[in-house]
Amino acid sequence: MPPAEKPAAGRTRDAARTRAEILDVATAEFARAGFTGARVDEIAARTRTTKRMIYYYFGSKEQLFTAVLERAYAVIRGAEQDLDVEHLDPVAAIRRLAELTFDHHEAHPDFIRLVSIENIHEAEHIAASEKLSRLNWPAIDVIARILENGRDSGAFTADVDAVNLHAMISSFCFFRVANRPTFAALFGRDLLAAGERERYRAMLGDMVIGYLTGGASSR
Amino acid sequence: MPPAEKPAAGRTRDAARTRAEILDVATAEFARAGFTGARVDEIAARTRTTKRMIYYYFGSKEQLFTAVLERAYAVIRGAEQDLDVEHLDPVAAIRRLAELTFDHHEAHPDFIRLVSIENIHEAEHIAASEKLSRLNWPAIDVIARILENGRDSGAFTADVDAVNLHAMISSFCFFRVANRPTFAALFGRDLLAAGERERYRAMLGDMVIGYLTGGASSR
DNA sequence: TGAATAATGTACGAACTGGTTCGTTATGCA
DNA sequence: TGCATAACGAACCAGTTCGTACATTATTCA
Repeated sequence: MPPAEKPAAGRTRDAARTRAEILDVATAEFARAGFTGARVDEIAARTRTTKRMIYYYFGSKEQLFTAVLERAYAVIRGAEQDLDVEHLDPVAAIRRLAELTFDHHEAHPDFIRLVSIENIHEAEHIAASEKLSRLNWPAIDVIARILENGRDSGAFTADVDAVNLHAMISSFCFFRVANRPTFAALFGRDLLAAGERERYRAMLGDMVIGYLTGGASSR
Repeated sequence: MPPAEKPAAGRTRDAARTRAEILDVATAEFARAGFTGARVDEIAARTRTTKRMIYYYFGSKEQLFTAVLERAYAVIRGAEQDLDVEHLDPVAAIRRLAELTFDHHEAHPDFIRLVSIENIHEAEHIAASEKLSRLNWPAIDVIARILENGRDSGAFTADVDAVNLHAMISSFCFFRVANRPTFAALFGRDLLAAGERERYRAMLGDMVIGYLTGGASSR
């Protein structure tokens, strides 16, 4: 997506460009059909290069999928990075953060599909990637600090840690995108309908704030 | 699982038994490897019958998967059926219903995987099944009645309908099972750890009740 | 300029996979 | 008892799929 990586090395013989193009196409193909369903020949065909290059750069279908995952995660980590919500009051900060997650999931359905696929495969590619098995904590750290502020000020009463709150927020956002097809087929409701977007967004925020501030009665 | 379907017709030549056995093995295989990843030969091998029988009874891999889905949904619908929570007060009833969903998802990880897989395939098998595209509303109806009671009594303040509340409850339960591998790989936390089970169960209940009863501030 | 090497394309093959053909055996019923 | 038919099995096939061997062209740097 950036205009040009290098000073445009000729036009043919551009390694970085070929590599990136393969990754783009592979992302779409894996998201479309799953790991086993994806066809290497199909990826090659939609590239302006050949299957040979895929193996030249990535070695195997498996490693290609891992590279796709790595890049996809890198993108979202970038987005999570530049949210400065710590100047807001805790309640507003958490709501803002939830909305950011909401927006991001909605904007990147392919990423959600890749994660679903990776879960089917027991996260073995993530486990095999050094890049991915570390660096995922910045988002968690932000939550942790907001949570601490909120507890100090007395606004938050619930007993959660940052990782579990992250799970709660993600679950709603993830479900909405990942389970859209079956939910629509079973209940006739499109969770991604444009007209209902604000409703779900508010629902998420109310849910999280309700949980954090609620007196959680009757148990 | 029932002792015998028919008066045990001989031992060989038992159509119902063969059919059921194929479905059992197919469920496990599809859940393990996804639709495309599942191997018909592998299913046949783990059965005491042959691949020929799979095509004899089900016609195609696709129809077999549909049959697997149909049976899996039938099982959970059965469980949802016999919950009588309408005599409880609305708050307790919703919490009970959420816990039931929680328990059920946890107890049937294969079902969750099948649904994930079906979502990757855009729910095309559900759409193609007459059985599945109807009958899924009993659970929704129960929620709707509880919701009405709660709103009448003033206990519930949130403006949701039954389908969306169902989505909220499901999202948390579903995520916990479906995303366990990636979540563990990225954050080192096992969402299904036995020791934390009660924590998550309470978290879900508090979340839903907090949402329904909370004054949802700051927006 | 002239290698050394990075990048690329073509054609191919071995293994696998969903699905079928052909034939056999048990079973219920007249 | 005998026959129609449901239930079953072994071998096979055509198409596909990941991956590679071999050949070629551009680029870089001494």
